[in-house]
Amino acid sequence: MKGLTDRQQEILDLIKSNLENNGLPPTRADIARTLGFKSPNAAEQHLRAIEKKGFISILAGASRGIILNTEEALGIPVIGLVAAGGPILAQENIEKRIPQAQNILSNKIDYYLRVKGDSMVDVGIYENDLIGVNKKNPIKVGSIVIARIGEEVTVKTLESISSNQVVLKAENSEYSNIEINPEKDEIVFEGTCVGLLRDFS
Amino acid sequence: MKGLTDRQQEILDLIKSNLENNGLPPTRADIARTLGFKSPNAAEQHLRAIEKKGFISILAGASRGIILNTEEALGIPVIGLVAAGGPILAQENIEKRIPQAQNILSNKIDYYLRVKGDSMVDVGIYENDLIGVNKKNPIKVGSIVIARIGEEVTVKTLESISSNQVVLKAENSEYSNIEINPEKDEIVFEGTCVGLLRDFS
DNA sequence: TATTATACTGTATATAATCACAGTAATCAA
DNA sequence: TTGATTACTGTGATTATATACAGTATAATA
Repeated sequence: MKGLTDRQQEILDLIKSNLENNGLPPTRADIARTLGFKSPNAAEQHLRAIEKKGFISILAGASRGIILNTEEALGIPVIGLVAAGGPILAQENIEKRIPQAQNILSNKIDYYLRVKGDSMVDVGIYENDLIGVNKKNPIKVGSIVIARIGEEVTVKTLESISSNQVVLKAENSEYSNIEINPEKDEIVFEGTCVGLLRDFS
Repeated sequence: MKGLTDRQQEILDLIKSNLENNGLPPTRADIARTLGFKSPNAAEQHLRAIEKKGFISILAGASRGIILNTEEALGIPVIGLVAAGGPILAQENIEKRIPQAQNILSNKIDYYLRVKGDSMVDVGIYENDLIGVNKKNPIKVGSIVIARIGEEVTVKTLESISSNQVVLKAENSEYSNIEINPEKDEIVFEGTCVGLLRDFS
């Protein structure tokens, strides 16, 4: 899946905004009108290029037959157990996807992670809760971080961080802190916890 | 907004499923094909009837120009402070709406209620969390209920219930139980808590 | 009893929309 | 300097789609 050109991205954004605001995809003429093309064929050709790069599918013969293949349209992945070794977002870790509803939680969620264990109950994070993870947010002392230590993925509060010591705090008095020397052991911050979903059964 | 007939409901459901599965509204011919009509005009006339009753809007001249006006399409209401007196879902109580993402939480959510106070922290419900409320679920001992006592709306665990005594338990050792005699004081169960959303800032 | 609403078939047509073909022009890589 | 990619204009055929008009039939409502 190659990257889109600026113009193609503009058109993809237009399709998304059309879907969001009007509830249906635009026609070639709609696109041309909005972006100032004098020929609807300009839109047609952009759409074909975007389709070729895999971001949309075009239904032959159907009016407004533009289907998004973007991550947002597919839904946000929910990660259950993380298989040892690979990256968190590897296909085999994806339990399901849930439709992205922007603004359900106010922060950008890259994926949801199902909580195992009770090490964070004192901040109201329980086993089987789904925590919303943002990959880009800056990691700060005091925030709840998703960290990979060796092959284990864990959710803890970042207590302190320096070049030779990282302290992760479990929010449960029955657990003790985890102290890691990043010069000796591998620790990767996968993201920060920015939201939480819980189902009551 | 009058009620739909069975057939009209079927067509509205078809539109919804088309939007969900294909990402775009159906044409008259699509509807006729799916429901076995021999004339697309049957679909047309149903659509007009549904429009008249307010559940959809039809864009003149636009292909697939069917816009949902249903609660789900508008989004699930979020209730902040509940004004004294009126019903919880009164317009003035609606803080905002968040797009319905079915399956984000597995249970049906009629509205979200913003939590005030810390009376439920021991079950991981914190101030400012949004709890998902289902109005129809049966009220059972042990479930977390949304109750209106007089003019006050409260969230508590239902401890016990009989004709002359209802006991509501705060899940915080610093609070004591609330005991009500329904024969003397008014208590209305507005629903049960079936989900929870939390934003970390 | 007439009227209205529901639930269709069947035909027809204007127009909405896709999409192919033929160009122009600029940029970039081989 | 040839070819590929991007980014368009312009035209037009074909088909997809909305939608009007003319019916039939049934059930409920006034």
